[in-house]
Amino acid sequence: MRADAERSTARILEAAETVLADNPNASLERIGDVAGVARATVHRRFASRQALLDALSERLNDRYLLVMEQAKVETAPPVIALHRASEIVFDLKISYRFSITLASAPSREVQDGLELLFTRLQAEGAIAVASPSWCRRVYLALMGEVYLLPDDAPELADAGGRAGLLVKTVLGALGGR
Amino acid sequence: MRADAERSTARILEAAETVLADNPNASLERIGDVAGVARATVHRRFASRQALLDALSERLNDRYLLVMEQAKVETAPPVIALHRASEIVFDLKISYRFSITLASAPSREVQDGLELLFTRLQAEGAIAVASPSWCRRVYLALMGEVYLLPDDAPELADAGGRAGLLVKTVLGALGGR
DNA sequence: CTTAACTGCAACACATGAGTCTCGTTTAGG
DNA sequence: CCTAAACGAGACTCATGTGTTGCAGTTAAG
Repeated sequence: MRADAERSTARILEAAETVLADNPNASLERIGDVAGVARATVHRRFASRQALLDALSERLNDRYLLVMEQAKVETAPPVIALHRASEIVFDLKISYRFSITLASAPSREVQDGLELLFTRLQAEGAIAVASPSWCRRVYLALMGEVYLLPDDAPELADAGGRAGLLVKTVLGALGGR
Repeated sequence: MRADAERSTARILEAAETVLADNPNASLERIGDVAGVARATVHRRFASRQALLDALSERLNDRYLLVMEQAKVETAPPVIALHRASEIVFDLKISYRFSITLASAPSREVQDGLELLFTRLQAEGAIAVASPSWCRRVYLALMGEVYLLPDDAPELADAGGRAGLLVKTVLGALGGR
């Protein structure tokens, strides 16, 4: 593939991410506009709307997998890993709303990583015993809320940023002392 | 308005509630089908799709206001009120997803009622100090998750039902001891 | 019973978005 | 410099959903 084609693909994906985060029903026309590309080009790179959505899901999922790795979810002290993972996600400015709005739920792999993390938190006594899937759901729901908080919210200052607030809140929610 | 017309309106609203909860982009045709009514009749009762959505929002809001009243949010011991309100909402089987999926956020009145409740919880020391709007957001987010839990989830048994789990989780999340 | 209201059905017009194609122009890269 | 690849622009088909209308049949209510 030629270099400019590759650039177009990247710009389309990026535009799709922001546009669809704002409105999951946005047209390909709109996505093309934001990407600075004709609608025909969107169709050239992605055979159908669904294909674009799939590519977007995969892209997001790859990022999440990278996050899990960077946060050392399997080896670092679990509270630290939880904080780190949260921090990275917020830094990535990943359009979180996209990943929940679309049917693109986190992949099995990402879910398993998260659930392992919560299992380790239980073993350490940082949270009460509960099914890992419930922990994961609570974590993601609270992440969504923290993500939407305005930058100047007092809670953020108190807890030392979004990651701090999220960790504090989720540990409390899951019965941590 | 004739009695059968009133019945139709009610059936349309009910169908819209369930159908749109499942898919916010469902067509009026689909809603009419579920209501057992021709699409034309939907248009006769509601001038436009937006008018139907507005009516639905108002309907939901009225129910929420009633819940606040029944739970004695302003006078009962706040933890009790929180539990009661949660219980009633779950009992109503209100399609919670609708009220968040659609732009139909809770009305100012309902929000104020909730925030008053959390202010009272703070005064009692049941939760840590935080902005009432943050408390409200956390509560509603967790309500959404509890709502989606399958009936046989172990967390539900442990906490004594959905309302119990929600109260326990939200109090913990907001720093309750 | 009688009538006015309600309904179902079918036919419209209209808008929007997906997907395809052509053609003339620009650009990357050997 | 030359060519194949990529692009923009525009026209087109097709599908779906909204909103409207007319009409014949049904039902509520005085």
